[in-house]
Amino acid sequence: MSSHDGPGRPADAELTARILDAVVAELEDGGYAGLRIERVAARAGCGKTAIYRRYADRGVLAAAAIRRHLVLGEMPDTGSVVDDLLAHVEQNQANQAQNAARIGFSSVARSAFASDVFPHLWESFFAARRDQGVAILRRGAARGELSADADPDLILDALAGLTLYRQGVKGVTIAREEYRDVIAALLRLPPRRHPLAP
Amino acid sequence: MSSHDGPGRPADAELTARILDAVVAELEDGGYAGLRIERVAARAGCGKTAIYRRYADRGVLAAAAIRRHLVLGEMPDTGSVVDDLLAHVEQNQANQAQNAARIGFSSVARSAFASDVFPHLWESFFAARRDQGVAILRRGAARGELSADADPDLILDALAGLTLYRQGVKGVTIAREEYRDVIAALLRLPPRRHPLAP
DNA sequence: ACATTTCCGAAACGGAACGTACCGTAATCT
DNA sequence: AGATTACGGTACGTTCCGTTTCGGAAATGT
Repeated sequence: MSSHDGPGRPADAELTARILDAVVAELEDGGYAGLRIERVAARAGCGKTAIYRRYADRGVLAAAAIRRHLVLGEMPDTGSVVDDLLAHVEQNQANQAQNAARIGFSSVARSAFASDVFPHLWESFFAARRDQGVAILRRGAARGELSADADPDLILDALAGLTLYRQGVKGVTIAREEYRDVIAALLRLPPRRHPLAP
Repeated sequence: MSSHDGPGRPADAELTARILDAVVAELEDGGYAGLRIERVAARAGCGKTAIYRRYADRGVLAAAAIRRHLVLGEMPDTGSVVDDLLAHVEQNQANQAQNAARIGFSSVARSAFASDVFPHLWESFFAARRDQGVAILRRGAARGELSADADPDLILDALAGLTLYRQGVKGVTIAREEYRDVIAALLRLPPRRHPLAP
């Protein structure tokens, strides 16, 4: 990106590393919304110039820093799709160290909107919707359509997550048939397990 | 919030409505990250004072405006959990008009991070991860562990959404048993349907 | 009628942070 | 040696926030 290999003083690779480390550190407290370039420069011990010469704006800066701590793991091959997919998704959490979980996929949503607006909307609206969902599941369980020990949180979070990801991130609407199929699949989830003390 | 019911001039209710409508309009183009108070004031034909007297900051302002266009629908009661849940989730989309879909649940993720950082991360990392996931599913289908016509996008989006919602929005980690159960449930999804022309 | 309280628009303000431009210096290539 | 580029530091101009002040008007209570 900044290795011109031409004449002139080459970019300090160690400084680049220091900058990206500083971004990660700043990202851990404050998230992306609280990321301040001058604070990154101060922590990295350099001027803002050195940062803007490498990265066009906050977006690519943060992306570069996060990207550095994300490791595309080995392709799992256990012989079972379930185990392969399990290993696949769990690489999100235990990616490099415990760092990645805090700054990588998690930070995607811990943005300005999520921290500023979502709490208020949750109080005034989404909480009531969640209650409706729980009531629906409880009623269905009473009719024997799903296990009485089914975990409402898991089912409803999976539905909310799909909606959030498709509509919010990808900007695609979800067809009714897709919704119906996913719902039917989630209702077949086994009963809630109790990994901790009851 | 601004109905003191005491002496003195009461707040202009029609102005409040004009402000919230202006917020919605501004939110439609630009999203939350591009929401400017002064532009809202200009569109509503009032001063910033009138806005800040009603709402403490951008967060509650945007939340109030969005909340106004979200309708907590009737509690569905079709007699079937699947249909009830289907009606439940579809109220997200066809909420008030088509407005809600653009400014409500969708805007939650179309925040600063999602628009600034996510595209870069997608290019440099998530795309490769998605390819791995597709490969895993394809291999499993070749072994007959799931239908060859299964929709990889739906399965992987549901998993990504669950992760995003739990870790990003709720800040909760997902237990391995939960992941395993959800994966198993999603693999039982019926084959991809073709609602449009093939 | 009058005082009080609150609203309203307009304007100016201090502060924070952005991203840019310039400086003199240091490092590297031809 | 000379050209070229990176570096830290500093100073900018800009944007936007959220606050404050001001003059005037509207609603309420006595």
